[in-house]
Amino acid sequence: MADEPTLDRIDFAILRLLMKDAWLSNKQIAATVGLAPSTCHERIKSLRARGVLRGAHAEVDLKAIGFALEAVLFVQLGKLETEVVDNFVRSTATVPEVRGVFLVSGRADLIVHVVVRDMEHLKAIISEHFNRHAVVLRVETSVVFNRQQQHVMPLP
Amino acid sequence: MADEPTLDRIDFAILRLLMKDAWLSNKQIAATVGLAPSTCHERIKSLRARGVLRGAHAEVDLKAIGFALEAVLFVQLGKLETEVVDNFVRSTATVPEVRGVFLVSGRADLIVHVVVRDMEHLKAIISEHFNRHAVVLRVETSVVFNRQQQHVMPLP
DNA sequence: CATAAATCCGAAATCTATTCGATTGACGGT
DNA sequence: ACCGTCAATCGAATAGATTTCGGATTTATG
Repeated sequence: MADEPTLDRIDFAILRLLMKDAWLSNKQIAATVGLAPSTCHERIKSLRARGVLRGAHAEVDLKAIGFALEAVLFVQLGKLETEVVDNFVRSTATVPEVRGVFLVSGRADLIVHVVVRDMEHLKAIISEHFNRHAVVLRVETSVVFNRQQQHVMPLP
Repeated sequence: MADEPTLDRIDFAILRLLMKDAWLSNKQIAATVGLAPSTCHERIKSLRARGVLRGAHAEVDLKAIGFALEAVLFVQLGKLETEVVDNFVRSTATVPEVRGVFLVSGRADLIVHVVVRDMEHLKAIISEHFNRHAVVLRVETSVVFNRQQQHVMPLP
């Protein structure tokens, strides 16, 4: 099921460029990696078909659309039955204010990154979503002072 | 400094579409939101100029490029002098394997999401980057079993 | 209600994506 | 060493998109 696509130096170069800026034109990418536009286009199509390139997403200034507060929630779950946990994770991921859900080992079972308008909004989400499900034993909240996200390929 | 751009219903629709798929053509977006391509183009240009639209990034299957393990690091820092902390946060964000850095309130001071090849690689990063700086008091590591990220607008 | 400003449209011009046949080069089998 | 096969590459042609801009329409303002 998990293919092992063979990626060469040029594929990596293409992926690196698109991770930095998904709005680069095929022509620009081709010029940078040293291929003809048609060949580069075939490469990108192939990367998409093989599932290596999964899509692209615009980065939006959340403050500009009224979401000024971010928080990280550490959720401790009860009885860890796969069925129940998976359902709750899926349900959590569909909450619009949730940016990411991490199922992890360690002190917390779930780490949830949320973006909200204000403290009231945060309180509402915690009490209306998390404290409503029986699987949730406890929620610890951390306010995010500062965040930096990397959109580069993890290769030195 | 922080502008308060006035965004109408159509601007939100455009942003919502581009957050889901940054590869949508201007023509497609225009048709969906009910504008002429030229008008829609002007809107998008304006959103970019005002800093609401910050860019776009391709989503790459990290396993396909050899990064099979993800972890979340909870970093506790010592003496919280702005200067020293900021430098360390910046330095952490430039580590290629780091996907995101959150400066937070609560038990941990820093939450760091990393992607690595394997356990050895993880150990190397922790000992070579985190345990090398004097500001770091302690690092707690959580392995990520499962992750889901939302690329939708946080509006119901 | 009149004026100004912003928004919108449609057509033209420019540039790009996309397809396709032909060429090259690598590889394995004989 | 020879030949056949396959995959990758290119360049040119077509189809399609982006981008610009003058003028029309709508919206805000006094």
